[in-house]
Amino acid sequence: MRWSQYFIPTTKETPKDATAASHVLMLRAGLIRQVAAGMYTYLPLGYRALRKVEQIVREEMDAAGAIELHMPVLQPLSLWEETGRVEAMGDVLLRLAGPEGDWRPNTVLGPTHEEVITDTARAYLKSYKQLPINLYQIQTKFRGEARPKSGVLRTREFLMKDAYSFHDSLECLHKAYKTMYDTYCRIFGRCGLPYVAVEADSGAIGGDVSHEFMVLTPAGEDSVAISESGGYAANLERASAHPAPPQTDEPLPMEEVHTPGVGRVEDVCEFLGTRPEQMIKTLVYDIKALRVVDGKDVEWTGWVVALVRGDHEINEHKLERVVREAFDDEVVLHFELATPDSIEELTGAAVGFAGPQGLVERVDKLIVDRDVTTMRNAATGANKTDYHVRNVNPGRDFPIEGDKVVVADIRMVVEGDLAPNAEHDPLHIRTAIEVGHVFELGTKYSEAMHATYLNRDGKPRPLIMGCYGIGLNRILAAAIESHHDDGGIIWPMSIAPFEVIVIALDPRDETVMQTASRIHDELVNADLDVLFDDRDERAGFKFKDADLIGIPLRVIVGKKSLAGGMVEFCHRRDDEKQKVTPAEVVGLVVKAVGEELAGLGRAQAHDAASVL
RNA sequence: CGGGGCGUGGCGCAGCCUGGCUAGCGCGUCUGCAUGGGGUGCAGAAGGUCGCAGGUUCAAAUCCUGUCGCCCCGACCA
Repeated sequence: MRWSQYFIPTTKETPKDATAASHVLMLRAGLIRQVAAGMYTYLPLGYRALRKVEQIVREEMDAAGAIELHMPVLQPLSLWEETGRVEAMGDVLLRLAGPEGDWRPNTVLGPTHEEVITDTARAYLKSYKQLPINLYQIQTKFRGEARPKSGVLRTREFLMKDAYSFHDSLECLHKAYKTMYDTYCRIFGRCGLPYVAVEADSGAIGGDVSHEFMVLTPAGEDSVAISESGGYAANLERASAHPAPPQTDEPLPMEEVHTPGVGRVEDVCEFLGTRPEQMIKTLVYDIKALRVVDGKDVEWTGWVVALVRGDHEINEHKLERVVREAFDDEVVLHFELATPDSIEELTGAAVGFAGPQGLVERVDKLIVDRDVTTMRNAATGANKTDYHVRNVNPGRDFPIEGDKVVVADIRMVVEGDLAPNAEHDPLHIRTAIEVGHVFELGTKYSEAMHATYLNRDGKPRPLIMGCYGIGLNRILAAAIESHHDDGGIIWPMSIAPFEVIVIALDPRDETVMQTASRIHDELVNADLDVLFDDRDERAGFKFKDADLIGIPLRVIVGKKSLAGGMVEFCHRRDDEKQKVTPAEVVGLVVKAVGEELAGLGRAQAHDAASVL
């Protein structure tokens, strides 16, 4: 491809609205153009890279035995009503506007395709003999994101590979899950991403087992905890740490202290001369739920109190999980940090003076963080405005067992905590981009949508499902986040829009142009993706552009070298120029491309520590 | 949705506070000449409803009101 005949609108200046490195470079290198918030045009260079990612994903999915199909973006609202996800998705689910009674208000733009695939499955997958099967598509998704950000990292329209597997047993699901997990490792490895697979929360999609594939970068929106050895890696939403060692001090008598106007943990510490890790934070939550009494739904409201150490933060994802489990046979409608009025009503004290003593009778659940149960002589609120107590001891001054008490891990892991299964393996917390997510869904969708097959005994059973997603646009952004320098992008060979760029430095020199042109043609004949910078520009300008768009290999044809019968060959990543003859350069390029692709293809599931 | 910031030729910005001349500057674009190994120099030129609507005023990019859009932080998020 001749640059002069192509369309690569590069810019020298940094676009004002971009902050993330990948966003800046994608704009500057002419890969994308923003059309509106969260909506982007992929310009030719960007689209080439995106298609390469797509092709890698397709090859690996096919190799794993998954079968490609194509589902509609337009979906009937009724399918979403079947699974109750119209409410669960909220504003994320985009609905068409139109007069009442028209088809439009009953149509949505698909944010994901569990409902549509399950609808297909229930129509055709009627026998265990058809199972297992894994169906996938590469399809545009639409989501009403409240706040698109960081270029293509979070958009309202994006390209996703979504796969759905169907099984007649959990064992079979586990097997498929493992296959997809390994396939994802191959895909991200081939794309040149320094990724890490972490244990994940399954969120609104549902299900139990789940892993996310993360690429560590400051531009990411997720936080992950990774142990130094790489033996443990989890999304911060679900990460847990080794329990704190039990304290062994002799319990002292509980003592009330007047602490006028001192409510915050730090202030109390200063006032009492203690440290946050010797305090107990008492957090009050309002809960509203439905319970079935005499066959009728009865709505009730109450309180849940959660205790964590003063130096710890509550992890609301974990807490909510524990709460839902604790109220297993009820439907939790509302669960939120209590209002000041509600806290006062429960504790009889102003906010900031709550303590666990004597509360258990008045609340519906007392949830005690594991690390609180082993504290000795702690300080906490006295349930009396302007008073705290010290020498509070779990088990003595408030219960850590019983009907209403749940002891669980509900705190946020912090930098330096030890990994849950190791004594000497500190955790590091990093931000990351989620590029893929695999779930074991189970029967959530098949039950809701009555998607059943007949087993060997001729009995109808709900299909057991797994689902597996990859954000293709994010792969591009993550690759750039991971591979760039001050000058621009440094593409991994596998997803580079072109594998090699031939630069004619003196385009008005006939010999230069002929040589460069011949090398270009030969490289094209060798089946490589070649960009030929034949523009009538000065050398520096072309070098800067080449750096910016980040084509991995570079052949430089200039008057000076050519006078000695040589051209130059170098890699974008190190810029170490090698003088070779025009005759041998083609072979060198072909070899370098092959080696680099092979290297990426060998990229294995590496351990998490390698990305720290 | 809450908080903050910003809308001025294709891009990046100044001017606005304190209203007033022909709305400036850099990049890019076009023409010519020179230059030709790391975003080249000189000369000339084209290109702007100052986001939009209303108001105040003799006069609005500038002041006021409303509205739309974009970015950042937070909430939310398969």
